[in-house]
Amino acid sequence: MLDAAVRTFGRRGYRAASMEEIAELAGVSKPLVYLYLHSKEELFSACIRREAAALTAAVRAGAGAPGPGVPVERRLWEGLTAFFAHTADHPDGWAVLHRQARTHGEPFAAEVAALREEIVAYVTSLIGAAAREVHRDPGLADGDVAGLAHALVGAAESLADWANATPGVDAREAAATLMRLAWSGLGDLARGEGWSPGAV
Amino acid sequence: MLDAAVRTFGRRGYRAASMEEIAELAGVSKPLVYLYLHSKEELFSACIRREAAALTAAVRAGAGAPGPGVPVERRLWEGLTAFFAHTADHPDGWAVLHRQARTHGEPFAAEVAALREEIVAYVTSLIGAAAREVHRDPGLADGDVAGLAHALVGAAESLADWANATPGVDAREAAATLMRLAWSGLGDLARGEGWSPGAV
Amino acid sequence: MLDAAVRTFGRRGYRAASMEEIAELAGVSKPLVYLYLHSKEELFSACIRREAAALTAAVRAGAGAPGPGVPVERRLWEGLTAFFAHTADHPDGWAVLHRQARTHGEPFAAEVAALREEIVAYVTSLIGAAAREVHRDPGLADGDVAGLAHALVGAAESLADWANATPGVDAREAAATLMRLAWSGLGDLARGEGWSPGAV
Amino acid sequence: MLDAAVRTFGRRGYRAASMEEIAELAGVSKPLVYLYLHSKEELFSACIRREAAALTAAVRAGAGAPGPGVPVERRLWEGLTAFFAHTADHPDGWAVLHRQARTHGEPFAAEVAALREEIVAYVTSLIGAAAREVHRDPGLADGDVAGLAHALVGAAESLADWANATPGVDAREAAATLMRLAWSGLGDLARGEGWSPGAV
DNA sequence: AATGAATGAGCATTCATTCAT
DNA sequence: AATGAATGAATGCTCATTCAT
Repeated sequence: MLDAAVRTFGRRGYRAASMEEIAELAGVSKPLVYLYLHSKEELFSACIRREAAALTAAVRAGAGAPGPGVPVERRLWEGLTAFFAHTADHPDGWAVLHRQARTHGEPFAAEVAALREEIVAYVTSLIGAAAREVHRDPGLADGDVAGLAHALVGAAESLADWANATPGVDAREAAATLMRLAWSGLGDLARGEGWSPGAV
Repeated sequence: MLDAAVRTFGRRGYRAASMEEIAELAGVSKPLVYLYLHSKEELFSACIRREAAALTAAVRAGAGAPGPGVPVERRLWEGLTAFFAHTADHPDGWAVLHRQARTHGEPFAAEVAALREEIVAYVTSLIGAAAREVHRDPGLADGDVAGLAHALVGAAESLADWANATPGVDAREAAATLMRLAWSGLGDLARGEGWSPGAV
Repeated sequence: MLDAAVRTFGRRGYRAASMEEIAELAGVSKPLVYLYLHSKEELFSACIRREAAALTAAVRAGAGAPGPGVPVERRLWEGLTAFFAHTADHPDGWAVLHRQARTHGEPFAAEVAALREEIVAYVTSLIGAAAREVHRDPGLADGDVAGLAHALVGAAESLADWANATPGVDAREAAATLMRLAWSGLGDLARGEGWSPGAV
Repeated sequence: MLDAAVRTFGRRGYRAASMEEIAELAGVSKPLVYLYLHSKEELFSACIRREAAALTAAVRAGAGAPGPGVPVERRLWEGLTAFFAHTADHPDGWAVLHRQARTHGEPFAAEVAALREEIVAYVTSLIGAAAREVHRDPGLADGDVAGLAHALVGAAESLADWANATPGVDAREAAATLMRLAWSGLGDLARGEGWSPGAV
């Protein structure tokens, strides 16, 4: 039933999706949908939560647990690959999270913002760990890292759309593109040699 | 009248915005809106076009014209600053472009996709110019650059939202964050020294 | 201006015709139409009156004045021919009278009913005169004649539509058809030999 | 529900009738009307079809089946009586067919034109049968008969309105009027003695 | 004498939601 | 446990009509 909802919401959008269509696609009657998921809002929230959980689980599973012999570079790379693989495999869920949930008012925007913050926090911790690998006491302020994490997440989101729309670009390719763009800059920052506007 | 429409569409979304509300906010009657802007679809399209034009104009004006004494680094930095300044100054217009237009079906998605491609092409050309400054014959395939440009644009979009939502982060700060993340990696790529998955 | 109205009303119908379209077709502005013909209702009434007058004038002119040397048979025949010729030459006016005016409520139905009664009375007088030619004191009750006149008028209306829609049928042919159908019966009645249900 | 629609359409006309009024008269809510009859157009079409079927059924039932001992004169007379009785008993349905359907554009005009052609064909066949009763090989061209049938149908339509509007005129009286007018002429035609314009 | 500009009121249609069963 | 049947409320859109000029 949630499958049908995710598919319909992802393709039609929150407003354009009708409970009728969702119920029909799920092969049940409308009142049944209301029995389990008490309103359109709750149904959409449930979709968001399910897809958010699936996405974070996939990324965490990809990145793996921190450990002595596992460099952060590798964990980041694997996490990104898992992210792109998941979005490619669940285009409707990704559409719900990335496109629909953020555009239809507070109740949902908050839900997806929480997801985003969770991912940003995760990425932030990875960046911090990476920096500590390079330099015992890296000169990275918290505000700086938050911005970097947001930038990384946004870049990943955009690349996900691009990879899905571009034949021949798979998850590894997308992940490599993002690493090529950002890994070097992260290292500079950890060493305190990051770009600064002074030069220009 | 378009102002009212942009504001309403940006906050409510295409479907949830009613012509009634738009007209009321504009201080005119509904039929007048229809007299000038023929239908809800056309009205939304007009909003998209106006905001897209304003945004690209702001970015181009910020980046300035290419010239002998102007390093690309500086043009990129200024263009980004202009972008963040514009999105901060026009949050509803930015919401229409970034959030609403992409989520409400073909007619509008196509319109905003064209805008995005234009910006991506612009960024692509800047990256190419930057690479040529570093190395006469940089080893960057076209596909690589397209990916990089999409990543950069996505990072910028995400940072715009972050900057707008985070007190104390202004356009310069957001631009600096993106430069810090990406400039070093772009330089590596131009020199043929970019990150590669082989290591991990 | 009335021409434009008749044409539009005749083709679109009263409700579907918009004052905008009428004004545009007349080459003037809408307020001017309101200046001269103060509302849609009055405009439609004016159309009805004009077309009714034109039609009755044409029929009367065709039938000619009563006179010693003019048999009523001939006057009826010529009047019918004039009727069919007029309706063929003014299809929009005919549509206004025959189709539109009778279908859109009291104010107009009354107007066209008056026209119809006028024509019925005219035909009634012709039938009476014809009967008197055949028999000094014909046994025709007034009620009988009224019914006959209504039947004749209805037959003529229907034949007008048929003639207009059927290539190769002109006014004389339509008039001859009606005379063939009805002239004999009228003569019988005048002689007191009309059909009666007793037989069946 | 169709009853309410027929009544409203018959009295107000297609455009002036509102779905709201129809629903209210039917004692149900507007969405229910849409649930069963999908649109105003379909609803009107359904009315036309139902009333057309009822009318033709009544006429056919009245005229009865052809048979050896049944003269056509009688079948025509009975069919006409049935027609006038039906139109008197169903004034709104008759208004829908005779007045509204023909004035509101192609989809409906076509529907009622089909009905009319069916009736004209039926009358045509009766006329042919009557002629053959009178004369083995009657000299009636097809085009002639078509015109006669149209004239008869039009006369009947007009008499139906007249009978409904005139107190004291019932179905038998209306039918007799039409027979008196036309039966003699039909007989003449069958014998090849019909009226011709040569005389006048 | 003529109109550009504007609106109040109405209408077809849709959809989230609820009962009675 | 499940639904057929029904509706209140909202929305896009149109049009006869009127001023200010």
